[in-house]
Amino acid sequence: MTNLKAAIPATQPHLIAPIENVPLRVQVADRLRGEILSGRLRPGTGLVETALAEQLNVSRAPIREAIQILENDGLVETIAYKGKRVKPLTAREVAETYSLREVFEVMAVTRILESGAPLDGLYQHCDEMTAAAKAGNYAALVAADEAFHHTLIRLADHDLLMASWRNLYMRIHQIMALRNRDEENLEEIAGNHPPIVQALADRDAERAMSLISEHTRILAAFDPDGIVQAL
Amino acid sequence: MTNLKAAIPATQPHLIAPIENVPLRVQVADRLRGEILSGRLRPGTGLVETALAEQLNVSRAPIREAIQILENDGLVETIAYKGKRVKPLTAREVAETYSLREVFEVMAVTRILESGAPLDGLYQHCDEMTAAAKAGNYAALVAADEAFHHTLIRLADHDLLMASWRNLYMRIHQIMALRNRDEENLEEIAGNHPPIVQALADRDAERAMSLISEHTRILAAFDPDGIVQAL
DNA sequence: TTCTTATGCATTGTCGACATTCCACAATCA
DNA sequence: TGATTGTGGAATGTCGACAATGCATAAGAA
Repeated sequence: MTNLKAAIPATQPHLIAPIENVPLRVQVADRLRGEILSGRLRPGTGLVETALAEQLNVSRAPIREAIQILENDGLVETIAYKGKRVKPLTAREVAETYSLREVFEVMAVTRILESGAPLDGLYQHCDEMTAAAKAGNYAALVAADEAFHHTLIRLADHDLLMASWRNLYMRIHQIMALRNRDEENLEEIAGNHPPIVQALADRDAERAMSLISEHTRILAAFDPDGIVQAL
Repeated sequence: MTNLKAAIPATQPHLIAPIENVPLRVQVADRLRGEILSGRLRPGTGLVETALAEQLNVSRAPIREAIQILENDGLVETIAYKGKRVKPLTAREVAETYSLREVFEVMAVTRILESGAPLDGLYQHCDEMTAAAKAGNYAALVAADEAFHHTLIRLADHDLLMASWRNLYMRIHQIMALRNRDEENLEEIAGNHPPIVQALADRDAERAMSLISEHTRILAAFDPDGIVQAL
């Protein structure tokens, strides 16, 4: 990891595009979160404050606060006076994550149908997913998938649901990054989404919810072996 | 607030019951959380690190970390270089809190009926609520109500659901504390619960879920005026 | 007066140093 | 040998001081 503070000179004059004044703890947290969610920092990896402070060239205070942010994201766990590490994933936690996501998305579908919100964006993200699947581009598929579900939740117009979903989806992001991507059928994943949109367009709550449930459960069942690490 | 560190002498010999070594940040966070959830620290109240540090006789570091914990609990918000305060409650947030709680509890009911878990404890908490309602003891009613719903969630055997529910219920706790308790019909609240247990005992998912929904919506509608504070 | 600019204050952000704790491992004794 | 005790290192926990920021308010010019 490269220096963080170097990017923000101490006495910078007001430029055209004034650099957002982001606290170091947030920069550090975003960076570490990215490392974890991308799978580069695997579950179980120890996080030593002094080492990180030296690597990132900041003091321990913002490191500590950043790690605490990640702890509250559920990505890191602390054992007092002993150490901090990337939270190991258990099979149970993976299953619970997906089952909760299912409930969130069913709630979103219910609210969307109740409010009659327009389905803007969903079609577009479906197309993106299909294209990514055909191109065999895993990263693009994941991004489009996230955009699709993010839009679905956004249409539910429920801030708390959105916040909870985002928190949950971080773990899903991590799980997907840790999976062996070769084992997944990209076309199938992409193909699961258009029927959901169609059911929403038809105002068919039952069908939409059952499709969502089925889709979620298929993804959850994709956990063959490697992800879960013993404590 | 009284001194925190005074309760834990620096060089205390090992006694029979060695005092749990709880980090100061956790002690501070628990204390402030209690103040907020009980309504003694009202939404909008400013939290100044230096003042708290002096009051509690600790340095600013644990205060900062404690406030960050509360921030991640959704109870406090920070504006960089400006200040921190107890997060104001909006009418929308109150409504969203209850609607999400409804979804959580419906999920719990579904899982309980699927797994056939025994309904231990629910009957007892119902009795406690009835007794508290008859005695006009609002605090006891709230405690029994929380115990009831906590048990309901616990029976669902879903750690992530439990964690999400606890986080959500904190806000409900706060809302209930801020309400004018005289306006509530204690007997009605207590009376809402036994039918839910009965429906569970009858394995009647539809009835249980609709009772839960109704109960939640009645509580949510209880927000007549006072709670929400303008920014 | 009225708008602009500067300056002081309150608050949070960051830092380096020291204190505390836990764990592992060696040293000691029965 | 086996258990107990002590000691050292590694990590987090806490502290006090200083830096950076934003806002309000006062000072000054048109």
